[in-house]
Amino acid sequence: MNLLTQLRSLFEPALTALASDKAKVPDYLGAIKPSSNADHGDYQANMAMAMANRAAGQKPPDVAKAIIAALPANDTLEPPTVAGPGFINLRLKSEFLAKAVQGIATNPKLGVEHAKKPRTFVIDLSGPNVAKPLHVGHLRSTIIGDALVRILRFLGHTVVGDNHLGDWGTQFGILLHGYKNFRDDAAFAADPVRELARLYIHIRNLAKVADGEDEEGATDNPVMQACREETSRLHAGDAENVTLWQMFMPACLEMLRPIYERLDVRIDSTLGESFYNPMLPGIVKDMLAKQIAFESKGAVVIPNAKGIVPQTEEEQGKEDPPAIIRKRDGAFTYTTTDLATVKHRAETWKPDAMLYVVGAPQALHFKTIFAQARRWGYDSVEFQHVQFGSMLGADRKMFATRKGGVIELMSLLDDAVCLSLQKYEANTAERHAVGHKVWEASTEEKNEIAEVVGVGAVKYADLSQNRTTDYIFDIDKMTNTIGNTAAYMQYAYARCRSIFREGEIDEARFRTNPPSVVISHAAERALALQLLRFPEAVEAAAADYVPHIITAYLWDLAKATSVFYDTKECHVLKAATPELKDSRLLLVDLVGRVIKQALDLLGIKTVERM
RNA sequence: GCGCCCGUAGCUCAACUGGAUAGAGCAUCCGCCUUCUAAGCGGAAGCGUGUGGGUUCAAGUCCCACCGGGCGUACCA
Repeated sequence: MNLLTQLRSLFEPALTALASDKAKVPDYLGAIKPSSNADHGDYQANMAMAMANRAAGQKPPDVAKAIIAALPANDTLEPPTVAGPGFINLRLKSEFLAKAVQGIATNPKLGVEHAKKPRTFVIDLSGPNVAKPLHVGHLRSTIIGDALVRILRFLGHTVVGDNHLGDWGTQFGILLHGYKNFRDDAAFAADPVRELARLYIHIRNLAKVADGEDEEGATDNPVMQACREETSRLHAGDAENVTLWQMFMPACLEMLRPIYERLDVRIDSTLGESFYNPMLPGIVKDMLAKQIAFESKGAVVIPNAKGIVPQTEEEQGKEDPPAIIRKRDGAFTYTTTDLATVKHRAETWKPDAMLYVVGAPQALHFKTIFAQARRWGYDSVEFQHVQFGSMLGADRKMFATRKGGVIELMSLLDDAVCLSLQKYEANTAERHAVGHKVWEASTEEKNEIAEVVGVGAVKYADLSQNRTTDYIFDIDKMTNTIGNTAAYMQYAYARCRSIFREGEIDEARFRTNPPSVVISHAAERALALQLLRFPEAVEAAAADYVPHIITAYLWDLAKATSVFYDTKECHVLKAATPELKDSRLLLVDLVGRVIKQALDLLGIKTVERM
């Protein structure tokens, strides 16, 4: 049970007895939270101000005292104190912390419990357009989506990560046009992936579509016009184009594989627009039959509850936007495709929730989809648009271009890894210069470290942001070896492992038969408290789909670890007594396990030595 | 025009959903390597949250107005 839950259950009877309005007890319990300032204690309870009936002359500090007096006898807390306008400051007993820490050592989930009501989630993530190289724009969806998959699954939920591919759009027109007019047969036979990538870039260059610009933007362009015609023929079922499309698809999917592998993202289901395409007429027919959708000016639309149709000069309907599901020319919109996707996901996995990890600019679209899906009968499903801001370059401009070509995710990761290696070597050289002990890693070891640190840096930087605002992608900053970065956490982990290696100690004993924990120093206490907060962080991250809670937690834990490590009185291998040594080894092992586990929830790897 | 999002140290971001003196990292300055990796630790300086009102015992957080920025607004996904 996490610390917060324990504290709340301790307070509940007292609050129930004292509250004049029993219905507010859950709110009051919610007012127990970690202290904003560590000087005030470990946790604080802020309900006395709200509970005091001022009209009746009650003073919050008196209410606070009454609450404290009504708490049951326990060996969890030091005697609480009242401060300021009526805050109750809570400090956990060190003996309690010691015992609790010992308790999680044998727990493979390190104290994190499964959700009381496990749910089924479908998470829409990544969503690349195949046939194009994966670019940075897909990075956030992929990384955040993957982290949510891992976090929710760790809490015992059933999670399906579903990659909704753009495999039916204009980019295939580009490939078709390129293949028909510019292909190199020998090259295609030898390496279709490479040849298709070449053709794609070749056509874009021919059409003079600027880097980062969407092909759709280039309207009056003869090359793009030809491509669009190929797309239309494909959609109309033209035999040649369909055959070619089928031939291209494996190569297109093959382009994606290495990047997912490198990012260590495992996706459970991959279905594209082409998969849903045949279902679309049926969707429209069904909605017409159910009188959810109607014809309007030749198109098929779903009005909102007020009967408002899209783009009538009236208000648009904020909470309940109307939608178009078939265009005047008979083609379907992505709203239709997304509704088909909702139906398919609902029927296939029967999820309690569907999360869409998609950029913030599509907020209105998802509001629309969700409204129509509920109208259509999927009203018991929790729909969530887990949105995020756009990625900007260090110059605050849209991060999509770089001279010489479309910016690719792969080369970006290469850059991050390369920088990490440079920084690693610079650090090593500097330590040599000051005569510090240096571990001489082999070339292979250095490369492995750089890969883990570099890719981890990119992921960590992304996941440590909460805002839905735009996000500045600065590769130099994220590969920093100092501060709140992946490298810092990975280093803290490596130091933990280093102690066991130096002391030639087998950690197995600490996981099956943990020794007692002795808290003899503030640095040990801080570590114990941080270790016990892991479940709190995971649950909070899952509750609001915000992985950055976990990075914030990791930062606190790693920081406490560095302090402990640097505290001479807390030396592990040269501890004053065997009991202290065992106790500290247990703490160190747990810290390593929690860091590794927390990083794993974010999809970030560790190395044993760096 | 309408709608959504955002504005917090020089820079990049937090602030657990209304709680105490608004916190971190980077950059800057000072100090620490004969003991488990200095990719580390300790310290200093730096913001009162775009502006003006309002609600509240308490506002960065809620409400209103304005200023500035981004995005979206049937038939591109």
